[in-house]
Amino acid sequence: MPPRIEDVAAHAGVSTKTVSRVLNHQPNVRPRLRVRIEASIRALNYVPNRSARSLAGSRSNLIALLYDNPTAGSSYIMELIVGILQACKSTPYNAVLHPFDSSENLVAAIDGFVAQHRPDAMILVPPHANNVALIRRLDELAIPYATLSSKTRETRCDVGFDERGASAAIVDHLIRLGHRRIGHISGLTGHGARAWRFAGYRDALRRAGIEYEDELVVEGDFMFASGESGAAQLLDLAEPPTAIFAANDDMACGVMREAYRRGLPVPQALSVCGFDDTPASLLMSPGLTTVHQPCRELARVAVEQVLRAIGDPTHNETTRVPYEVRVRASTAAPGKQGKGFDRIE
Amino acid sequence: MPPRIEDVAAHAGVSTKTVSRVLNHQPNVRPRLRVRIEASIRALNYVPNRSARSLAGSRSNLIALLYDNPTAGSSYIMELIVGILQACKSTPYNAVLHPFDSSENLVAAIDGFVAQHRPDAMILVPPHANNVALIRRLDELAIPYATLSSKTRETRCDVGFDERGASAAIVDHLIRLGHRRIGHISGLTGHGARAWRFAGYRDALRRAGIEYEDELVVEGDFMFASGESGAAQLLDLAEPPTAIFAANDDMACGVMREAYRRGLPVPQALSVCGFDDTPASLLMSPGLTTVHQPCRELARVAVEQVLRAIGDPTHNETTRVPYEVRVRASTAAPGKQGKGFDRIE
DNA sequence: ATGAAATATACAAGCGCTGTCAATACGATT
DNA sequence: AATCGTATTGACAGCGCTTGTATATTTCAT
Repeated sequence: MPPRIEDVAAHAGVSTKTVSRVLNHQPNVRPRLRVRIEASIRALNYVPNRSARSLAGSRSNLIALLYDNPTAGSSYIMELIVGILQACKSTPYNAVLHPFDSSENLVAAIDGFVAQHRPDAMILVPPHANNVALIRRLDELAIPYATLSSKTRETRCDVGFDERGASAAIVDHLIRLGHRRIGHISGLTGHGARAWRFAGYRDALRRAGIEYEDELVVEGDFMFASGESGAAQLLDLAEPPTAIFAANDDMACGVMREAYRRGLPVPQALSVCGFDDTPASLLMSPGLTTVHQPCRELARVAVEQVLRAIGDPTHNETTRVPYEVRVRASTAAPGKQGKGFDRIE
Repeated sequence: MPPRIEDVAAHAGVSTKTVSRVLNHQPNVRPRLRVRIEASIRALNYVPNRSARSLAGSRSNLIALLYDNPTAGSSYIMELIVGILQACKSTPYNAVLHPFDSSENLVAAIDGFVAQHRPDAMILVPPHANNVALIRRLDELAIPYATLSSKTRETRCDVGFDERGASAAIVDHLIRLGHRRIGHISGLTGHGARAWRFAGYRDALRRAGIEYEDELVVEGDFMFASGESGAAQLLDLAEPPTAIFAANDDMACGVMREAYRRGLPVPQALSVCGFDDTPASLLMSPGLTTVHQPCRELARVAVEQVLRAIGDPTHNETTRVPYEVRVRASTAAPGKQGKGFDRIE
């Protein structure tokens, strides 16, 4: 049986309450006593029991992560999870993961989840970060939360990065290389990312004095297959683009596949860039030029924000973390049209 | 305030004890009453409070997942997590994730973790699944566990798949295509996967009557970079291989990068295959031939096994789930040596 | 009807901790 | 040295649930 707080109290010759004060970093314990009790804690290798703690106290020391059940191996969520777990390590908090099937009624499900776990705070990932009804409910329940890259104004704490600026920056990169006809494959409707990244694309064109053309933009859904078909559509144009900017890396990989299928060497015949800097972007050949989405940093800041919000219920802040354009080998100046290679799959 | 068991009892007009019996699926409740109480539970949207439950009862309804803190975006762990969470959904159990830094003293840390969470069972992922000291400690603590792809005999429940057979199968595939000189880049020492996959490679060669050559095998560490350097080493051989089997997909991607750098088209000039079927293997161009490691299925079975072990402490079983060779476009018959394309990065 | 078994209730205790509030110690003032 | 005010410590109840004992009620077979 692991030691209980009572054992520590006996060992140190004090009351359990005093030990509890030390454990919870509460004031009114004389420094020398505190040190002595801390020594007893270490001596007995004592760790408080979470269940007892959260039952007795009003808090659970749990931060819930709400996300959409990922069908594919979504490295985005993975990175967030890793980041959140890491950030929690230096706090008394623990993370509890809650994947929601999009099919569920979120607002109803959330009540059950809260009754069961009593999380002290929540972190919401898109698309749930955009769910206004959900956010309202959390406000009602007085549960602090932070959203990640939310597109709604209803949210209290949001952490994200300047997706529009990042998008413009990577399109700028293409323009500086000399591209004038740049295709875009957009993201899934409903995500803020879709609109922001598209807006950034237009910003960059406008700044460069390049006229926007509707035919150069096709709808995608963030999945590989939509990158393939989108690229096919763009490359079939009478005057095809010399570069394609896909709104995420998976679709950019789809573009590369379509180029490969057609025997168009990347980047000689077609420059390709993505967005997110998923692990795959590094594994591709050529390496994919993309925007590094700082997932772990986002997670870290999100934890920091909800911690602050737990302490101060009025806390309300929008945080932006820095992004970075990662130029790799999938983009180059246009017109270096090589001889290509055999059409193969 | 969420409803308590008392509220449910009042609503159904029974005692709390009876409600408790229903919640815990205990006998001695007449079917009709049980139905009525279940109706009340739904009506009030009642969910028992985990903390109270685990404090009062002897169990926590928690299954802990112990894994190594992934540095890169390890899709393996991600898939396991998703699988475990999914499997838990249909049970009263919840998963708690515990990434260990390999630097920590596992056996000491585990005591603290157990004191804190009181998990009812654990699932161990390599390399921790191979940690005999850890396994012994769990046996002492009488905590049921299942290991994933463990290489030690000390473990009680292990779930994995026939890695040696799978490895042989994919090398067979290369041999059937006509390859005779097949390179291998091995995995990281310490993982069972390294030895099994290497053994499978040798099995396939032996069965085909191809003599094993030391120079065709180079050490890798499961990382992209070691795939690149391993491929470089193999391709610099006086008589280079016509196909390379890397012990995992990341390294296979490294091989493709090196081939790309040298202007060797895959699969025309070099066939490449990997192992694991990570998301990236599908995104590559050409798509990577690989062995599908059934992560979610492994996770599902692991949960099933620990659940059984919770019920029966003597439970002791080794389970194997089926794998599948996924032939994609990175492998072809040798000698179709195309003209290649320009040496580019 | 009658008794035995199966069901249900009431009540108390307790899981390990924290909150409240009362008790004590301390230090500074007179 | 007595007094007061504050800083520190402790006693005890109770968080929401499960478990156990003792008792009451129902059901079914005879």
